Amino acid sequence: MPKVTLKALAKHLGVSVATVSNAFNRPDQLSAELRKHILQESEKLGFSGPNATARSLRTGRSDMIAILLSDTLEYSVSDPVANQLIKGIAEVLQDAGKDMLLLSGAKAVHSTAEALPDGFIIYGSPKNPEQLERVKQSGKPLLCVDCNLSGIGSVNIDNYQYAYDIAEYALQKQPGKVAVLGLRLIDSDRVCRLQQHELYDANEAISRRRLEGYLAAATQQQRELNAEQIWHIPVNNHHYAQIAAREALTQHPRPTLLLCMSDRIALGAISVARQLGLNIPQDLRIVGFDGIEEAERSYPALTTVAQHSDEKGRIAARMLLAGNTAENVLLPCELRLRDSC
Amino acid sequence: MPKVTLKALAKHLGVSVATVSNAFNRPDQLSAELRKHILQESEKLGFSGPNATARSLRTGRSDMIAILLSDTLEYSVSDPVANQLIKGIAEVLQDAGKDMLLLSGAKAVHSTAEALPDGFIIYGSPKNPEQLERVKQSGKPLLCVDCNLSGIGSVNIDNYQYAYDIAEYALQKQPGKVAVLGLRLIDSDRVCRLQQHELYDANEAISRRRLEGYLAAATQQQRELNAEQIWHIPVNNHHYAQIAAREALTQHPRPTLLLCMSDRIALGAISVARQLGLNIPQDLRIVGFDGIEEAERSYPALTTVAQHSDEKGRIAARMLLAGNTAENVLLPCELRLRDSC
DNA sequence: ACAATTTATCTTAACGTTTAAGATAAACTG
DNA sequence: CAGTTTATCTTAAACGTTAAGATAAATTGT
Repeated sequence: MPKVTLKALAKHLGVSVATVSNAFNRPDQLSAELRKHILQESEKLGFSGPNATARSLRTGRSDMIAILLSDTLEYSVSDPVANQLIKGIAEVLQDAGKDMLLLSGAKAVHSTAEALPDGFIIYGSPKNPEQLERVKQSGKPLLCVDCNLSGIGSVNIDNYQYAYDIAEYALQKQPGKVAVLGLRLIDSDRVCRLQQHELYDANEAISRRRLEGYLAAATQQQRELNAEQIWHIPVNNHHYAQIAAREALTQHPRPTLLLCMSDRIALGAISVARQLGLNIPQDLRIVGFDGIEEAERSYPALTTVAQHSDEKGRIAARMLLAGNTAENVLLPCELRLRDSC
Repeated sequence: MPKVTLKALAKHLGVSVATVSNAFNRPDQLSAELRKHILQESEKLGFSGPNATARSLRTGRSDMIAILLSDTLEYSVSDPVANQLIKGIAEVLQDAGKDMLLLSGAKAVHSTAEALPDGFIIYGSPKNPEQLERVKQSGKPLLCVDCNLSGIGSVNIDNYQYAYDIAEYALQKQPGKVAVLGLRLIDSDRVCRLQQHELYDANEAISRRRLEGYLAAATQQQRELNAEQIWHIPVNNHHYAQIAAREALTQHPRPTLLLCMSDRIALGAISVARQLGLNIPQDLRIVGFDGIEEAERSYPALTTVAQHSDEKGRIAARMLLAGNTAENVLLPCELRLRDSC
């Protein structure tokens, strides 16, 4: 069977293509009865509306906004923080009648998917420079979330400040040895301790800033915190978190405070602590970062910094849609003081 | 500045558009030196390759394959089973030079995103009939995963059989009262027990089949399993799982065996059991379904049915790409007998 | 009743590509 | 050296829309 198009429909109905097009897009341009007739007949022929590709070519719009994730789709998206962000963005976009497109930042396909969107929200530190370049070149509105790229507006939190704050609080509560379970501090895919010279190597601005916050708080409180007590965790999941936590907690003397760069890491550490028969917070205090839902109902409930990722997403999406892509917004967080510290 | 297009480039270089197009797509159609020149100049002008929308309109292809998720993006994608599937699909598509598009099945936008892909993998029971209809109408290759739609090829597992098998195993191991923590058995967004007449109501074929498997095994073993011992859990997450588990495990007499329709539910149940001071497997045996990674390292390790979602994804993607969209494939699973039962 | 306005529909020209078919010149072939 | 092949490039017609301007019919004001 021949494909049903506007043109085919128009011929079949004996009207012009423009009229059929208007029936779909500009009801005021034709009489109500003709419009109804066209729509009915279109339904009958199984016409599923004007071809989106052609429309997009003609209008230059696609009504899609892309989120450029820093990793693969499956990884980025299984992270609870990313998930919250996506949710926030999705809410706003949906209200605005826009569609959301998730783009993997890991593979180098120069695809339709990349060319189509009307705007981009770049999430996290881009790992693919060519892709970033293409996106910049596109001339479409861009916005960074949880990253900073010169000349591009952004929505961020003050990672340094809140890392400092929670570390300060934790250090005051808990004397003894301190260890940091850090996320993506160096370029290795294995859990390991840092070398002294790697202290400020982190490519991920977020991780670097959080570490700097911890270090500043330790210095301010005159507490020791050397590179050898700072673990690098390559992936933000339970598995790697547990490996690192086990290493850290089986030292002699054992640390009494774990500063964790994410809630997932902290939750992994909690389960290791339990396996080792340690009591939290008596033997060991743990703090996280992010404020994911799971941290509320963990046992013990996790003391952490709540960054409101959904709100971050909503704000970013609204800014992008409003064309406000120059501003650099810094969102407040809150310390959530619970039982783990 | 004027937009850089093939045409503009051609004029600037003094060659025809066809030649520029060929420089990008068919190297054999022009001399190597001219091609090199064109590519260099194109780079210089910041031309990021032929416009994807126009190409797609002309060729009718987009080199994108969509996964039509049954829920919202953020929800579907945070589920570990869905994640595994996506990963498997992504692997195959990437090797084939195709792009992957994640489509929310929850909202009713009739979008570019929906019109563009060259094919669809429908994951889970579609909740949006109009959307499904549009996709079917498109005439593009379709494939179901974890669902069955008449006339559409599919990749599934035998939910009934494996639910039966694991229930049979568990029932033999454990005497006493049995409860089922079921997923999406009825149309309610709250945790509740089933009514007798709701036993076979589940819209989700997967859940219905698993429940039938449990019931058959119970009958076969002459064990009691009434609707009042079957819980409906609306969302596959820790939170709701815990609510249901708490209800089930605070009954008198207390169930000694929990048949859980997903690993996530089972893990939630394990943590409730721990909170209640119950020993697993002495006081209580628990089995799950799915075989997610987390189930290996839980304490105690979870006895479950491993369905290999990544493999399912790979197979589905290969079938779709090969045009094999009529077959109905049933993949084998494995019982993973661990400590929780 | 007639010009002026409004309403309903149509015509035409893009949008930026790809590709089949044709043109031209250079290089072989016997 | 005419005839044929090959290499290289051009022409022109799509692909399915939309937006602006054109046209004809209907309505209005005076």
